[in-house]
Amino acid sequence: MERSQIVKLLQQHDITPTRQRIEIAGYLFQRPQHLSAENILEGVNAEGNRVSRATVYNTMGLFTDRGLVREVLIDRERVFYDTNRSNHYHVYDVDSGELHDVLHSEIQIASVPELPEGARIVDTNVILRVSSKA
Amino acid sequence: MERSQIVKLLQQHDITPTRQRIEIAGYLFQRPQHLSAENILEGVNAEGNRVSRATVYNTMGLFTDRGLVREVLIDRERVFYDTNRSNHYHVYDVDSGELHDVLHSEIQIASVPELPEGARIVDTNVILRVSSKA
DNA sequence: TTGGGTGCAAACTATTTGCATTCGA
DNA sequence: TCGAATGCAAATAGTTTGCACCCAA
Repeated sequence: MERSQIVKLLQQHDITPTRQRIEIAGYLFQRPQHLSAENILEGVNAEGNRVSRATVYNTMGLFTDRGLVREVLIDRERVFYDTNRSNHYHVYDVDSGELHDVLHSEIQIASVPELPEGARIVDTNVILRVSSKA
Repeated sequence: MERSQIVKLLQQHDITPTRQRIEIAGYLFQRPQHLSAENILEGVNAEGNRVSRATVYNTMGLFTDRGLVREVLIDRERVFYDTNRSNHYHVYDVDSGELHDVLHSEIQIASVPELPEGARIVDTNVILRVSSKA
């Protein structure tokens, strides 16, 4: 994604496009991926940029609030950020720790429970944990 | 659940029934609930027992491995242990932080993606995040 | 008796925070 | 210019670990 597109994307989400945010978004949206804060810090700075750890956390919190990325809580030790912005679910390989996307259309949730008056579903999270071991 | 039943339950899961494990299990399985390690530590000791924090963590790790409880990763700051041993899903109220069970039968997963050769589903995790705010 | 279990305190690590500095508009 | 954003270091908090002591079998 080129710089002007990134700036536009940030602005569409009411995010002031600072140098750091543009660099982080540029790194994130190269492709759909699942990244930890540390991954992002390393990845962005490996490209020759200079972004601090605190800014990575601030920015990812902001991006999450604004719906640019989704937090995936799979591993108790760190949060992963999912840069795949389309509707999808996850398959988590418990042996390798790998996390893969599953197209929304591949899992059919046929019925959903009744929710309290006025409540609405913000997010539907499906994680299949799989293993190849006996 | 009475003590002899708890001992039996632990033994069935290849867990040596020590005093601490019996007390923790007794506290956990009073009813289906979602508890953090801290909740468990406080709850068990409030009943006049004496179990250390390290033992709570050790024990919950063991109970999880042996399938007596399930970890629910919802909140980035702590792990919740789900003592409901029947098949079910979760509804998480993002406003209040409350976590509720949904009967397995209330959500129908109609189809599941193809998995790699030899892989099997260990666990199916569904969390609906709901909100009552506009 | 003895190997597994427990408790304590210290260590660890992801994340958050306070605050002075810098930047975008 | 000026409030928002950033960076650094210190603080926080859940969880893990090392190790001496204890207990279930």
